[in-house]
Amino acid sequence: MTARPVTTPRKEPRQERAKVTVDAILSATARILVKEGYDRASTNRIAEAAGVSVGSLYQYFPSKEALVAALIEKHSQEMLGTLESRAAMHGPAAPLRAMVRDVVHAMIEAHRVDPKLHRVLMEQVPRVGALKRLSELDDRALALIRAYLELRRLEIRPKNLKLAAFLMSSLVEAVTHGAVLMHPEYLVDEALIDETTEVICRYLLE
Amino acid sequence: MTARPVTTPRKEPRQERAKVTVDAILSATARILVKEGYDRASTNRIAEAAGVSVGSLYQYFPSKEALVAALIEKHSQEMLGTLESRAAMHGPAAPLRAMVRDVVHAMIEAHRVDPKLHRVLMEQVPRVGALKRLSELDDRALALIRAYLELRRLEIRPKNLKLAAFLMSSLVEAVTHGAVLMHPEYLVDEALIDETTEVICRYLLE
DNA sequence: CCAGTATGTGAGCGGTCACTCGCATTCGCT
DNA sequence: AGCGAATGCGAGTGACCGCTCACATACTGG
Repeated sequence: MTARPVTTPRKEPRQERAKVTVDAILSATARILVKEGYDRASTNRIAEAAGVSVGSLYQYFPSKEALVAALIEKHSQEMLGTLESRAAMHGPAAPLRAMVRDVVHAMIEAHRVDPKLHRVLMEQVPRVGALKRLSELDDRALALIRAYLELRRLEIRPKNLKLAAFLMSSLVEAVTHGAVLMHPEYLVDEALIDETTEVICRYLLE
Repeated sequence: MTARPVTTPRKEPRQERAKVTVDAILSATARILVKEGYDRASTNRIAEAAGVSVGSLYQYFPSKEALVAALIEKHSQEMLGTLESRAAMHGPAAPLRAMVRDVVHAMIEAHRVDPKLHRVLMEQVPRVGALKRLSELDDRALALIRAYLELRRLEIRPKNLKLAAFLMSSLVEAVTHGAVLMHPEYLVDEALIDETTEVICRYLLE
């Protein structure tokens, strides 16, 4: 039974060249994960693709899992970031429909950047012990949605706002993932955004 | 470059004891996958858990991937089966809301049986080359939903029935998966079924 | 009861993998 | 210049993996 290595960084890069190394490792990890899949993405291969030695890799990441965990963290932060900035952009008085549409659009857009990477990362979430951290971020996203719904409580039909927030976030995630996986043609289709917005608004309003 | 082994069975079991062996292997695979995850579920371990030798395993499954593919096939068939039987149960004249609720309920129920296995299997879909076969089944499910919508065309608001079917199937899958993964407490909650039904009906009707 | 086939066995092969460690190089600082 | 710390290196290690094959055992039809 090998002691499970931890997924926190082993050492922070202090000099500039070390930061370059870390960046190279992370972006190589993303490249290799997309091209080879998790199993075939060996640390040796990643190091080679990054133009560094395995030893350097293990100076900054204590395990292969830590590498993937770092990528997951980064991407999730970005997702949450766009969600937060969109929410801030539309003030609390902005029309609900416009707000919803914009968030849906932003989410689909975020997935379009590198859908395959997003997929591989999501697949590894449970394996990598990022689950706790991830559902932390997920909870923040849910809380954000819920706070927004709370603000509009009077215009909104459903009473269980927690459940409503869960449904909405699930819906958006599902639609984008489903589109990426099974029907990429929808990704460039305005109709997908429109209809998803419609589903949500019809559920929320009246 | 090792030639990728195919995922179709190598040999059909002819005698009764062979069928028992195959069953033991499949159920052991499920058990080990859930307990250990894909990576640590080695064929040696699976064979041991099944009480057979590796050799026997490889008589019926040409590769580790074939094992997982067989499980994916079985589970997908079961899903599609329940969907089809529910659709048949309610005749074409049954109230739409009741029908939707029943399907949602059946899907959540189907996931409740062994959510962790379902998760592991879904994760392996791309790795295992089951994608084509899987999206075949997925297409059949979509076609089923769409045919139903077609039947009710006059009562239904959205015009793009294909997109509507995609949205609905994504929604149900997302909600069940999201509930399994992040919020198991919802799984035993009638409200989840009610609200999911509500989302769908509000989108479809009027 | 026997021949032939289906089924079952498990040691072992070739290979890959995650990861370590002793050492070389470069940097920051005085 | 010079020295300690930071960074980078990559051959090597032990473990495990998927899978094969030479062989043993159980069944089936005649």
